[in-house]
Amino acid sequence: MSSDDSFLRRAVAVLTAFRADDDGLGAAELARRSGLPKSTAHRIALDLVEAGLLERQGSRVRLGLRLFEIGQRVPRQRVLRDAAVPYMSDLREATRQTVHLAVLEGAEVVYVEILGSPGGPPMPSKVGGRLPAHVTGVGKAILAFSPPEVVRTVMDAGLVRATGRSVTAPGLLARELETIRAEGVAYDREESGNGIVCAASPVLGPEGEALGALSVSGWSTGMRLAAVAPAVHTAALTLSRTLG
Amino acid sequence: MSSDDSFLRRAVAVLTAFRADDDGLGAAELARRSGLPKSTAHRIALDLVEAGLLERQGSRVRLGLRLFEIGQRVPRQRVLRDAAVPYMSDLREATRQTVHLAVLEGAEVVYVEILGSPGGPPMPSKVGGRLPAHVTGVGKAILAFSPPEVVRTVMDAGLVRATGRSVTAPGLLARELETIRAEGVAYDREESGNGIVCAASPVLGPEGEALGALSVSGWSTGMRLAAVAPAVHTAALTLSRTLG
DNA sequence: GCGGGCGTCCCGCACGGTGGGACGCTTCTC
DNA sequence: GAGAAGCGTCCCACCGTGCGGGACGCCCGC
Repeated sequence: MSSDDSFLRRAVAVLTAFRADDDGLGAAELARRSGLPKSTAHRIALDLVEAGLLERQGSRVRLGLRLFEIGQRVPRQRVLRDAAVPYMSDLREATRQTVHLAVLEGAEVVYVEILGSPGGPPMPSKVGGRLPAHVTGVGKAILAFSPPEVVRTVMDAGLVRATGRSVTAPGLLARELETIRAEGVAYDREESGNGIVCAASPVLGPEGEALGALSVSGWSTGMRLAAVAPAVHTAALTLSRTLG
Repeated sequence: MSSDDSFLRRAVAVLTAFRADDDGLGAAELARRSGLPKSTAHRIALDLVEAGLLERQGSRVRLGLRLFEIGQRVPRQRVLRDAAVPYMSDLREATRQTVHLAVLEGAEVVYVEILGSPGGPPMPSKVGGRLPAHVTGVGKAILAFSPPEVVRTVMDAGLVRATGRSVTAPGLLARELETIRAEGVAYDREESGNGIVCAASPVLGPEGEALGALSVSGWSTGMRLAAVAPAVHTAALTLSRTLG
């Protein structure tokens, strides 16, 4: 984070200084978060406004709508999302639970689309948000069908704990990934959040590479994993075929 | 478009060279679309890769997932979308038609969320996409509750035609906006796309300013505007109240 | 009334962006 | 199979512009 060189890195540091539920930020706060000198952060913010990426609101500044428009064109999420949404909709209809679509980025998953269900548990996941791959169903489903160096990246990043049941031992995770590879379904039994369970299945591309994963999540007391697992698996297989 | 000054404007020109359904672009194509010299476009693209906004795929380059993450944090769409989705879902359930949520940006509307309906018509709208405000129901709904200078911006931009029924006369549009202001509902009778009709209602903030609009759209032959209008109006009023 | 934090702006120095052009490569066409 | 046309990549001498410490006036809370 701190003070990188190149103009663009600094500009990106200002953009990424905005967190998930910030509205407008001032120059001082921007400087603090980006690690840039105050006058530099301020000048870059004004440049970003002029470039159309940030918007002014009074003396503060916030992320501009143009960034949203550009973000919707990102191929990694767009092609997957457009193809997946109908199947996700069916999956929610059939299971009456919350449906997730996510992709892997480094050692974390990024949620691309979420179809919520009324009465479902509050999820730690948000569209555009990140969670460590190894504590989520979607993450483990993707990892099980990814090359060894990708799995290595995750383990090297450190298997941090989210709940008391999170898998934090590398050997244990490796064995679980083998089981997932054999079954085609990954499970999360209160490993990402207390009281929340989830069944996930990978979305595979033409060459068998993992593009992302689908999952169904709900209360541990109100959802039977054995019942939803075949549904998720089927939806993921069908979706994978349509991408071929 | 062509060759603006400042580094950031050039970088943004490269980012906006990517269109809605592009995947990867090469250096020459990037230079052509951004109006930059080839070697400049190429170098900036490499800088953007290093900054994490673009991703390499072979010798080509595409929009990176980080842009999607940042885009999801943009307040103008996030707060509106998060508050609106439950009501949009109810609206689709009740009407069995396609539901739109959009905001105004300059002389155009930007679609923030779309809940499609099976069997519905193919829409010219996409999430993150733009359409001229005056040819859409959501656009007219927002304009009717916006200050005069905003309406002026739209008229000055030129009232281009989308279909044979699009409103292109400034006086006619002004009169229609008055009717909308009185009724609280705007209509689009095949003005944006042939065979497509739509009823829309504005989402208003605490001071009565238009933050965006909700709409319900469907085939002109399969949807009765008089039946869906009260539903959209009610949903928009309820949503407006929750934002207060 | 006072102090701390804020947004804003200035300005001389030096550093890094600029882009025409060259190079080697692939892909068609004749 | 020769040629042309397009591509991605890289170099380098010039010069424009980003840099940030510091100063200023302001608003707020103690």
